[in-house]
Amino acid sequence: MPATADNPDAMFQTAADHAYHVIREKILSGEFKPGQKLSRRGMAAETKVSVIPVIEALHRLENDGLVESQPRWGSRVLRLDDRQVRDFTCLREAVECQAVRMLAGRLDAVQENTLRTLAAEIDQKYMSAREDPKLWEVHYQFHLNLVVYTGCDSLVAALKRCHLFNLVQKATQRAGSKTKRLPPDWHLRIVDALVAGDPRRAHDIMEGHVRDSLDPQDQKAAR
Amino acid sequence: MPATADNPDAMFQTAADHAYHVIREKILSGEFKPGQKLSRRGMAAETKVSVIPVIEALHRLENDGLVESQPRWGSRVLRLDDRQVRDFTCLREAVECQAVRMLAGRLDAVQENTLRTLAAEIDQKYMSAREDPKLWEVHYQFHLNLVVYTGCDSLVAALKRCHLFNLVQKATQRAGSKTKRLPPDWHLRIVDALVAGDPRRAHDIMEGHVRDSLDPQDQKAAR
DNA sequence: ATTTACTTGCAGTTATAACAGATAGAATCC
DNA sequence: GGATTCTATCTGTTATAACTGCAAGTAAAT
Repeated sequence: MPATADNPDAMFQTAADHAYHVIREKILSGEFKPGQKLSRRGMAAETKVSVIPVIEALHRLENDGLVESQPRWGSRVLRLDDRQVRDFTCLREAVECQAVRMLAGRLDAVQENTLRTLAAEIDQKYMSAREDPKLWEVHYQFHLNLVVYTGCDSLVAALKRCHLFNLVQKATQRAGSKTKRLPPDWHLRIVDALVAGDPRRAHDIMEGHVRDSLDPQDQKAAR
Repeated sequence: MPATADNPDAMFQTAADHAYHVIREKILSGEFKPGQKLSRRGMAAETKVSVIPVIEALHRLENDGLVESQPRWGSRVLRLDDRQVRDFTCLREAVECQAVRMLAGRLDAVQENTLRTLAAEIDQKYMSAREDPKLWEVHYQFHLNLVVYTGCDSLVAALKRCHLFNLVQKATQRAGSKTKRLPPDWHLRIVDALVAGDPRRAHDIMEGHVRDSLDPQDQKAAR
């Protein structure tokens, strides 16, 4: 199904792209709930394409970490349990701590400036009373940039997986349970530690940061 | 193509499994060289299955990290360049350092015993004059167990990707260029540090270990 | 000789249809 | 009534064949 005038959603190149984006959007919007079975024919009907592009789309989603499959059984939306929360927290800690160790004392001027601007915006938004929907977007931008600056694609890919998991979590679970108080320089201190240049100190600060950013009920699950 | 008597290789359940294992083996054996184009019809002819299971197989290989694809272009065997070496070294350092930080002071008796046995075997094999082909197998077992003991599947998956990359490297590049001298307790000291229980010290030892295990020419590439 | 247009073949993409395994419900037998 | 078996249907799996875009090679025209 190439792009046609009567199907504006199909502006993507291939039918597989179309199915991929449709299914992904329905997962991230919460319409497809975690653990739900995604049958190939069902998805084909849902996305108005044939089975084969659906298979391709499901594979890409599995590669993204949004769906999990078993041979001879099918695919389902990624399940969210305590084990997964702990799992992705470990991975995020591994990736981000590695990133700050690599970057300590190596940021160039523009990188430092970018991070500092983002950190200031996050900390300010976080301290303000009302919820800013852009907060988590900027927050992700900050952490993503941090890892991108390492130049290590594997680390970036791993962090993106963690982020997708968080998106699924936010899409399905309780909204706005965050009453935890965090220091006003929650993110700026990370930038300061990076500029200071001591990898161990930067590591310690980031490690604490990642563990602090867990919701209290998840913190217990993470041990 | 289900399993048939005249095709013992097809003992796997599905045709996609068959194609997956055949292509994977040819990559790991060096028959398909890094960067080589893998056309779908070509692979179909090579594995005696149709195009669709080949697509499935290529996707799984891409998920493993052995193959990289571009839309509307096709798939190729993972390329090996200095950037990739540096990339996977970073990832491995991130994963293994995280693992020892998590495990420091938390190993149970059987885990400690298993690791200590493997470490002793590695160090002894490494010090012996002649090359033991099982050395790298045991070496991988040691590091894999270490990460498995964290109970974090994401870390395990990441380490497996690094290992696959190493296998491709070994399959294609120079063999036996390792004349570097390493301390005789190269691995036992890791176990000792884990048992001692200080996460920072375990981290430092593992960090040095990962960086030491690079070939000298790659060490320059890793900066 | 160079450039341009056409042809041809290859590779990715996808629809259709048929095959196979699993599951649930009904029917049958003890 | 309970257990077993049989069947209907759903779903994963795959072969075939056709469509599309791209690139290289060739022939013709300037």
